[in-house]
Amino acid sequence: MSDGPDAMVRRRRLAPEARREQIVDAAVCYFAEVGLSGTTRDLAKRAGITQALLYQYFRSKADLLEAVFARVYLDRMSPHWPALITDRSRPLRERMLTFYAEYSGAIFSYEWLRIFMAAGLAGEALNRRYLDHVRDLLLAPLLEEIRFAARHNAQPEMEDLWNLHGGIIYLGIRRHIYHLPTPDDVMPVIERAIDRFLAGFAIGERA
Amino acid sequence: MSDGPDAMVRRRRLAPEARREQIVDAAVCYFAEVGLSGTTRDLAKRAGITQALLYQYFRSKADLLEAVFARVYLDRMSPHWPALITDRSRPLRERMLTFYAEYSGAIFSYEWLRIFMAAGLAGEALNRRYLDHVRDLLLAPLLEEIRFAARHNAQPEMEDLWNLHGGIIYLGIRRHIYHLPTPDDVMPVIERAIDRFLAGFAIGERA
DNA sequence: TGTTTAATTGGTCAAATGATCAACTACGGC
DNA sequence: GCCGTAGTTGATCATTTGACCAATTAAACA
Repeated sequence: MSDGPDAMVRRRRLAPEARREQIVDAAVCYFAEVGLSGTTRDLAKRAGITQALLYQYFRSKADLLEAVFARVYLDRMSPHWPALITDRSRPLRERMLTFYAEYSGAIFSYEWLRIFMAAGLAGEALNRRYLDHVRDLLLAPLLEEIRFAARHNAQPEMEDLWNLHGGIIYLGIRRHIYHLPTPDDVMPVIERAIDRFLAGFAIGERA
Repeated sequence: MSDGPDAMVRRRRLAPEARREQIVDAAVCYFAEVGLSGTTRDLAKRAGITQALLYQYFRSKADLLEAVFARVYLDRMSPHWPALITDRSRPLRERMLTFYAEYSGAIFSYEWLRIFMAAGLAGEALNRRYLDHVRDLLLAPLLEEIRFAARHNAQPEMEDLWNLHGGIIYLGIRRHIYHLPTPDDVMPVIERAIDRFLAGFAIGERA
């Protein structure tokens, strides 16, 4: 057992902010991997600190999980998406492609998808709040845009948009929840799905 | 505290088969609701038996979970689906509608979706096996059928079919994992999705 | 460099949990 | 009606786990 100079993991005192960040980072990674019922001890071991220290920064495990949720969800929702979606100076197809490129880039991560799904199973209210947000601020405006573009044809309903959305999200679920092989680049698949969707409402036939 | 004659819950001896069935039934319901990390004590309480009795029928909790998985998955996959999908005496659209009506009827259940998702998060190999099954026995033949029907047009890829499939499954996920409101009757949504899909490959324009 | 502050730790407690076992009792056979 | 088999139970053990606390020590400051 040679303790090289680098192997020395002496106790390091960090600024509270930095330490807290480090704990939340490790917690996001840990709980995404093992599920929300992972133990504080294992988490501490992985974070390279003692279990007791967790309780210096969080009152309880539930409190820590709150921080994990906040970290995972916050700032994944770009504030410029609503404006992007409703910007009629750009073709609708282009807006949708840009939006879903950015959206999938934001949430197709191992941590996000697994923690989101685990939170859903655990009955966390956060899921519903997040998806209400998606519906009200993203899909509802998008529906309006599509309806406007298809104003002389069949009109899509919100459920049709959820269907498009779900087909795209399912790519991430297959990859990160089920560990199934998926294309490295998801955009071609998403692009074809969007084109089929728009064509289904006779949009973009000649424009 | 009156112990009415009906309130008497004396120990009842059941045939081993029946008891085992009863335990698995209760376990499916229980673990679907609270997740795979639910406790054997709570499960026993809900099943109306003592915790020790569980270990008369199952060597361990993992063993019991195996039985739960088997119960949930077995016989959800109708053996006539492959034949239905490849039956070219019927129009492709009709086959797809029939298949997805039966498929969604089979798996859009609280227990199935939640246990399947929990198993995915827990890294159970079962998920991958099941989805390989779906791909090889259902989606691959279906892809062949669609390609044949679209043989003079653009050809879909397997990823396009996963996209269609995912959009449909997402309905169940929204309902049972996220507890979001969804249409009581899912078939109209599914029907429109299938029609958009087929139209995207110029199928059914005149046939 | 000595002092102070608070970040960090090892140790510990109480409750929860998977698993086991001897004892009890319901049911079928005589 | 009695008996033996086996289904069922309460009690218990060994770990695990969330949470806490006094003691320790690294960093900031004079």
